Amino acid sequence: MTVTIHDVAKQAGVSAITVSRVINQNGYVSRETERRVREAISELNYIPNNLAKGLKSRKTSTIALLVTDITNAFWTTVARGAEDEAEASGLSVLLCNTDEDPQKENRYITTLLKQQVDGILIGPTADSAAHLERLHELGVQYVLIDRAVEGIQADVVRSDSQAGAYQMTQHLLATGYQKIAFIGGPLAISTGRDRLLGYQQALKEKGIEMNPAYIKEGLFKASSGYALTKELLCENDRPQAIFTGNHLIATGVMQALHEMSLCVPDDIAVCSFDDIPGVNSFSPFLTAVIQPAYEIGKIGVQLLLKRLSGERTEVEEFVLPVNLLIRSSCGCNRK
Amino acid sequence: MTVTIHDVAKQAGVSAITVSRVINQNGYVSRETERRVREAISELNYIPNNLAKGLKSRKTSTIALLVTDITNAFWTTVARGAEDEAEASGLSVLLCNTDEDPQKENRYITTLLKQQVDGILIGPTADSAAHLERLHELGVQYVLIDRAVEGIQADVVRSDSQAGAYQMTQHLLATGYQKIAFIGGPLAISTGRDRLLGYQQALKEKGIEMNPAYIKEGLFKASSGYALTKELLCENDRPQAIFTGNHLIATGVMQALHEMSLCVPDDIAVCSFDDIPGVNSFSPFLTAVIQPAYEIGKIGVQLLLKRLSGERTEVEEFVLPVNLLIRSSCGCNRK
DNA sequence: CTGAAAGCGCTTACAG
DNA sequence: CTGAAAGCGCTTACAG
Repeated sequence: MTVTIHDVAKQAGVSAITVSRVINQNGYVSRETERRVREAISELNYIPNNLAKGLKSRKTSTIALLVTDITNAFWTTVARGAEDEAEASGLSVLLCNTDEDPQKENRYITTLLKQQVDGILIGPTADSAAHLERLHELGVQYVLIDRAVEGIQADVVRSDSQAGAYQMTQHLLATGYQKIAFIGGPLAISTGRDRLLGYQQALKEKGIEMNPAYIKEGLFKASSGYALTKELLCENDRPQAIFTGNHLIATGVMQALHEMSLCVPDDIAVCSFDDIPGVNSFSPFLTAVIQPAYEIGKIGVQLLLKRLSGERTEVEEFVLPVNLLIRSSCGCNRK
Repeated sequence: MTVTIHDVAKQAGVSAITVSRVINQNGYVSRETERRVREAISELNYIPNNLAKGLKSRKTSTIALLVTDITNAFWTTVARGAEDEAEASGLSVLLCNTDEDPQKENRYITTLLKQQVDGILIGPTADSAAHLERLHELGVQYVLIDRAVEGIQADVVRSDSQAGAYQMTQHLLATGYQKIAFIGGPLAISTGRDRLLGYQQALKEKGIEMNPAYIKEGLFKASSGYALTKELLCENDRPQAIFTGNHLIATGVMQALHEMSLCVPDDIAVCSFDDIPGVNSFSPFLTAVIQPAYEIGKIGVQLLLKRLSGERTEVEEFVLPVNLLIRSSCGCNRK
């Protein structure tokens, strides 16, 4: 019932291998033979079986992208960048959402290995080192996206979180805020660490005393921003500004402030890493550190391709610059 | 170099087929044999090759989900529902973003057929009928998600767009708005049509004359909402409220209103289909028709599975009810 | 409960 | 420029 390469070969009066040559555009085929083969393919509605192809050739032309949060616009933008670049090279991308869960990540990796993907782009979770070593042992090529992993020597494409956080904090200080709180992501994740470091660096440079109560470690989630803001504002000495580790946290912060009838930025300023999608349409308009998410995905695929082709053997780290998008917040979120 | 089923068989002192039985948990294997096989698998770090498995068994335990916009939270939520349900059944989901582009959709379908997916969940674009007929001819199982396609008899899982739009318009009318504009999605897409129909139905029932200038057809994108709002407000007779076809359009509407220094809801009310992610944290807070996106993905997979198992042969249409989430908007987006 | 043989649909060397 | 043979790593009947 299924149309195979042999059916096409028979119809075109050639051998299967010649059909294969036409499909894959390798080897020599005469113009006339090629025409006949193409005609047969189209007449029979032939669809090559990639399982058979991959089984023999040991290449599937498929790569995977593991993102840690599919609902986060940063990651969907990374995915678009990766997909566009991959498509241009004739590769398919399998998009997998690990939800920051190392076990889910490990399950996905196993599934992907069974599927014989050629390589993997990984936005690692807080506990990926063991999985990555396993990949290394198996000789599977991968590139880390957005986050470095301690103790793992591998290609990384990420943005300069520390510099971004440093600039943002500097901006807040220059604007006149002295008491700045930081609600960030897990310190087990490099972006969580680097953003905290940038914040601390800027305060230190200005000789501002670090208030430990102003530093909160959470998850990269709105619920975390919400809970930690409530915690933060229970303190006697309230901060004048809150800098958040990503836009999801910022969303939770805004919600908490709203419930506490605190106005942004009149009562307290808020700024974040990553833009809140559609935020330009609403007020207040948060100043944000903008990451080149699309580029990160794109460069990630480029790196992986070069590695797959053997064009590159040394480990590389791409650290892309970020942009501070300063907005004079003008709204009030008071009830 | 690669560890195959024969290596495991040799190590365990059994035949390959016995190893296969252990892995797939079918056929009879004695306790002791199974133990030895599992030991060998673990010792050799054996990873089964799904290409070979699928080639012979003609089943890949893989399904695909085509979404039309990966940056739209509605679709990522559908994807999560689909993924969770699929995982529970031991299926993998390939997530593909068609970007509302019929050609991209067609390319993806071809790639997926080559990959021998067992079935496809499709959020169809404005021009999918031909691709769907092709799938039908090839005997490929699929389920339509979110949108029906005219002239195509296939399983559909969608929410009740018309009822939702009807209720929303009724609510606006009951609140006192008489001049209500509608900025929706393409009429070539069923959700675009149904939402317009619901709006018109509510106006008609109240005996309100339809103002053609108040009805705008666009894309399900912010840029569309933005441009059409500007167009809409050029009219002499300005509407008192704008009802949008989805949250992305609403975002563009808000941006345009902001630029025109119009206050929401004091100068003009805005409401939409789908919630804007994180909107609760900002003002104004839009009243919205909430769709059971997660359920849609989940039920889509269930339907597909029943069809794949041959448990179901008749075409079914699931129309899920929606919820009107009424918020008393309290903010002002004036500059 | 276990296994030998055949074959899924391709591509890889190797010939010519 | 074209093809016959072998094999990728599994599973499917069929035996026993």
